[in-house]
Amino acid sequence: MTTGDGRATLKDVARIAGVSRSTASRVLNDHPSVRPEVRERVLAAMADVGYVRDELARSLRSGTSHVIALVIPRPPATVFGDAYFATLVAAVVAAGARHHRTVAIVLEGEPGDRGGRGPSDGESQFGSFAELSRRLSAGGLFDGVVLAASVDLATLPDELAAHGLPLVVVGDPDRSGVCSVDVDNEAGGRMAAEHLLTIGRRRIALLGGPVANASARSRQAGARAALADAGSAPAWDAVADDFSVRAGRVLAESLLAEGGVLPGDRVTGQWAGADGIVAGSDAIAAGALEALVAAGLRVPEDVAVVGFDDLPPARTTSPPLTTVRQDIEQVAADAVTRLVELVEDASSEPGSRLVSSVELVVRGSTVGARPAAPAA
Amino acid sequence: MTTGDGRATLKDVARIAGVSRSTASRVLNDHPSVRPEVRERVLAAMADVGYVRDELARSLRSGTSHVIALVIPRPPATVFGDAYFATLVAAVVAAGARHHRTVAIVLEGEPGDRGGRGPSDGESQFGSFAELSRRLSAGGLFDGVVLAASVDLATLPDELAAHGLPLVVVGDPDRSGVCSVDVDNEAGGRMAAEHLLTIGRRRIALLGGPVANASARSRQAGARAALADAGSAPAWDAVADDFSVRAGRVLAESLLAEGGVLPGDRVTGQWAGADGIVAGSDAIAAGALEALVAAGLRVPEDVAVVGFDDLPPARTTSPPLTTVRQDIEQVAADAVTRLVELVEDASSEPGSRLVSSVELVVRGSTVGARPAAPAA
DNA sequence: ATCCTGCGTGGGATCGATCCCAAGAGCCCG
DNA sequence: CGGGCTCTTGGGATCGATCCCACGCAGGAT
Repeated sequence: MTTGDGRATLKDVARIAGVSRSTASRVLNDHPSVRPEVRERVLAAMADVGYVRDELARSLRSGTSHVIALVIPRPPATVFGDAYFATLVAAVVAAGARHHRTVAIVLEGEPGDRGGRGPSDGESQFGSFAELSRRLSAGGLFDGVVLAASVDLATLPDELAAHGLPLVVVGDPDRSGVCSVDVDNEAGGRMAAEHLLTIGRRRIALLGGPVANASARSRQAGARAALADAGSAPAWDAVADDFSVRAGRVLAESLLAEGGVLPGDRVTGQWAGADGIVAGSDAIAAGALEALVAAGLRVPEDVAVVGFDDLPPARTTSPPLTTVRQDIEQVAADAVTRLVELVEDASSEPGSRLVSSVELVVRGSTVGARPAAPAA
Repeated sequence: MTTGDGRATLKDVARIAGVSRSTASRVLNDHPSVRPEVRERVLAAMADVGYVRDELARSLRSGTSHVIALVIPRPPATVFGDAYFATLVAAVVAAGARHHRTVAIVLEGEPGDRGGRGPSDGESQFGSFAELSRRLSAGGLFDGVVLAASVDLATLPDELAAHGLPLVVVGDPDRSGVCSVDVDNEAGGRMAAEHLLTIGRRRIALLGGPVANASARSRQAGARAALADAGSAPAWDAVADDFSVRAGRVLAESLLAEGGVLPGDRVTGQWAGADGIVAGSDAIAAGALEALVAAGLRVPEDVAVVGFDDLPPARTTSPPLTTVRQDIEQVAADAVTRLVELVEDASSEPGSRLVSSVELVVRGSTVGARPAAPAA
């Protein structure tokens, strides 16, 4: 148990057990052709010196590091503001652990990221996708990459693919030749709109997520399609700058400002702008809620609001949000499982798309009388 | 720029540039003793083949991987519920990037991930920690560890230290022999209590964070000390099960239930229980706010509330929270900087403690008339 | 002129494990 | 009784970079 000085190597184990390094290695890797008696001896020696394999050496020789990178191309300071990414990170790390993979996080967004701290360190060009993909693929450290689509991924997936690095994209399914995993955003958008139709809303506004985000586009397309199927069309159709609460509030304020010119008359005291809102995310919905309340409108009586994600913020709004629930942990698990398949089985088809389903969660922002005062 | 088939190695570069691998390596590592002319030739060859150093091979030989582990010993599912940890993760990753370090996340709370949802007993967690520390230290993959103290770290720091792995603990400064980085929680607790005293509150309740958390204990100790210095004592003194909103609400409900027996009479319509609350975190404060509002009390008129952290949730409560701001990004930067020092300079003293200061941020939960209706 | 110093460079050894090949033991079967 | 086979085992080569040592050459001092 007392290690001499450095860590024990396989050579030490072999010497103590009286076998060769090859045999010790075979025991370590559960190779079948080792006599049980010898195996026991080697295992005892390993336990004796507290041997743990040097992962670096194994990786170098075998070409697989068991480390995967979770890449979120955003400025670090904006990642934790978003419950979606926080959840995704935790879920990918957990899924990686289940597959005995270490997950390294790479947050790299705009070129300006590293500026402003200390002296400039040479000519390295962070921030460029080309440089990033080179670093990710060439270092040899990463077996593969889970890439979270935040905004526009531009050529990043293609560059990574060109480097031959196994890749699974989360949230941007419209790319050919790369594996992707996502929820069925379009179906979710449909559900949201159909729910509003079902509860009798007819003047439905779409407050979509940023147009640079593929998921946001799909959600909005689904909502439009549902309205079209019902022979209707959005009463208002716009997109936010990002998925934030603030962006949602700003967008809803625009809606309210322009809502006065929609059929109906604000000055009569009878609100007759939009009576339903499909938001591109829970955060956008929360922002819309703020704007509606500030304008003196009642939710859901005057306007019913549907969000998307069902992340914790959805439950803390007042009223709590009806929303389209996506199972981020499932998505993360799928992504890691798929990536491990790609890494371990080179013949695995590299263009697959996994889509998991979403479900509508109905809460107070669309149905139910709102109590005038909190219950005792 | 066209790579033959595999990646180009340093040997290839050397051959193309007409030098030895040693010289090519020297150029790669900015060793001064290379003639400028030769250096140029090698750099040209590198650019030509698109050479990127194999980090695994470098790590194996040089003994340093430039990968650090951020260990948060919690079940993954609970990490993203906590804005503190989400922020910490992003900040550590960003700080690591500035030091050219890759950050791997290790979330491990309960032994084995086997889905046992219930709270695990100390003994199994103990065993899990031993295994965890072995994996962290022995693999050779990690140069060092940043360990975030969530609850009881038990022997984990000591085990890691025993393995000789450089370690910086965030948020548990009371350990000898290990480096730690934290904010001055005690001073923060003092500030919170003193602020309440300053605005005239005299019946102050302490709703502390979980007793297993060192930071929570320090905050509460600071608040008690401030009251003692003023010749006073807490009107109520309790701790929550965790840092969550729910725990804060539950605890505040207990306070309200017991508050009736404090000097003062609830039935007269005049609230005379606690008139100030020092909460162990913003989340606890937010929960308390919910309970107070539900009980029909006004904040800050009846009860003033101070939180701790100044994370985003603090600004979205109603009224917004007065709170003790801690600079998590600074803490993360300090932790990574210190860890890099430990890794690079073995003579660096291993027991240092860095404490950064906190500041009181005054918002509506302690001062200011609360507008009856939102301003235009 | 010779020795010493210092710079620039090349080659071998090394980090620790895995992969490949071959050799010895034991067995079956002709 | 020997050939061919499988089962185990050992040693060498290898992954790709870095570290250590030694060598050739120039310049200054004695």
